[in-house]
Amino acid sequence: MLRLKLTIFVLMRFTFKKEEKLKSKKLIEQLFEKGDSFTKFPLRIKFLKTDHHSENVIQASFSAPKRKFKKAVDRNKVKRLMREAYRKNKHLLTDAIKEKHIIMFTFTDENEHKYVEIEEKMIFLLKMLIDKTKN
RNA sequence: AAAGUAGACCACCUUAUUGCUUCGUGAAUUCGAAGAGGAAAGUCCGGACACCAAAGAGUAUCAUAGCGGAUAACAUCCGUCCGGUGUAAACCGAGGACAAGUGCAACAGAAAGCAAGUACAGUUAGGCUGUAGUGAAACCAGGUAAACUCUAUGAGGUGCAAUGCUACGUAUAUUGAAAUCCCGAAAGGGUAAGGACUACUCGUCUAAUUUCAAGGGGUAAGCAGCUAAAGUUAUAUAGUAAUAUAUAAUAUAGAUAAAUGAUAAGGAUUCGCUUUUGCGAAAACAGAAUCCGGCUUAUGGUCUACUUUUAAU
RNA sequence: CGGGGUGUAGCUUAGUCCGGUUAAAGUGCUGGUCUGGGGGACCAGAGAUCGGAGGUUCGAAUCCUCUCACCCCGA
Repeated sequence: MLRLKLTIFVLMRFTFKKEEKLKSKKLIEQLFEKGDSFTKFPLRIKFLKTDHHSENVIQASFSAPKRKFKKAVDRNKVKRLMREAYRKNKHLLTDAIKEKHIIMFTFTDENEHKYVEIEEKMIFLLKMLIDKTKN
């Protein structure tokens, strides 16, 4: 009942608050050491099933490498676009996955992409992630 | 009209839907308010602030350099002299001293120092004087200080990852090395080897534990510092000006794997096509991180004043 | 946020402190000789406006200022 309520709420309001953000340095280190990853150009996803302390099921984070984007403006923009795409489509994950996970998205191309394209790829990635966690 | 010089201003706007951060209200997933820059950048100067015991003296080191002023301070700004660049408007200048000492000077040249000396001319016994030639510089108190140095002035060091508090953590753990004075029963007093304060010296503090080295683990969390400030604008007065004083108005970013976004519609600007209507495209440089004053670099556009050239009157 | 370092032939380095006449070396490259050919050895040659732009100086890879790129360190 509670879960159903939560799901309805998430469907109705596409939020992405501070608490859902992956911020712990230790968890991130763990993620990069042990996490699995796969790519759908230009996005790359890295995920790991761990027992973090947050109330939310999934903690997510976004990164744009400094080598590809030299200017801080561009890095910010790419991260914002990715975050927006995730925010709108994360209900796919929260419906399907029950165990706690941490996720990191990385942008792999050097050029900027339009929002529509990023959202398309994001949906594809999230569906793929769901399949993998089931197996 | 073209080219140039100087200065000032702007940095797309509005609405809707939907998110993020902070604050207030509230007790919930609500309502309201606010939310990047002229350079936020480079970190090149100068401060504020914090800690280092007190923030002291000298030396070393570093910086600055006509003269006068402004300022919290500065390598900034204003005025002015001199020198240089440019037809000009205007711009640029580390612009003190080689008459204290030391060093350096390729090639050329007789000679780049403290000792020598070429050619010619004048006078001619010698010598002296002048000129020529080489060179960036040639006998003159030579050139060179973005060479050492000297003179004057200034600067203690480290930086918000400063610093304080809370939580977690057997936590001044453990191991090794060094030092561990004198009086006294004790309390306490004296001294300062060692240690601390900084690169060194002086000076100061410190005596029952202290210092140095090795080294495993935990958290890498929260709060304060944290944003109202040498602020901006207007007027008046003083001053050539920078600026100062007075009065009035205006004041609201504070994130921390790091908020300030996405989508849609309309309008304005510029460019291209087109007779117009219209259609299509573009919109620079760039993202706060303790806060201010500058400098430097990147960069789209508008306006004003001035200079030169050409054309017309 | 703060602090420090490096840019020189295609590559790896000298020279920079203390300015000087034609920027040195190894390796790689090109050509030739030795060999039937290859490898190898030997001989010869090309290749740099010293990361970029200004300044000081008679003269700058070297001194000074600004700037670009890359790298390292710091609770």
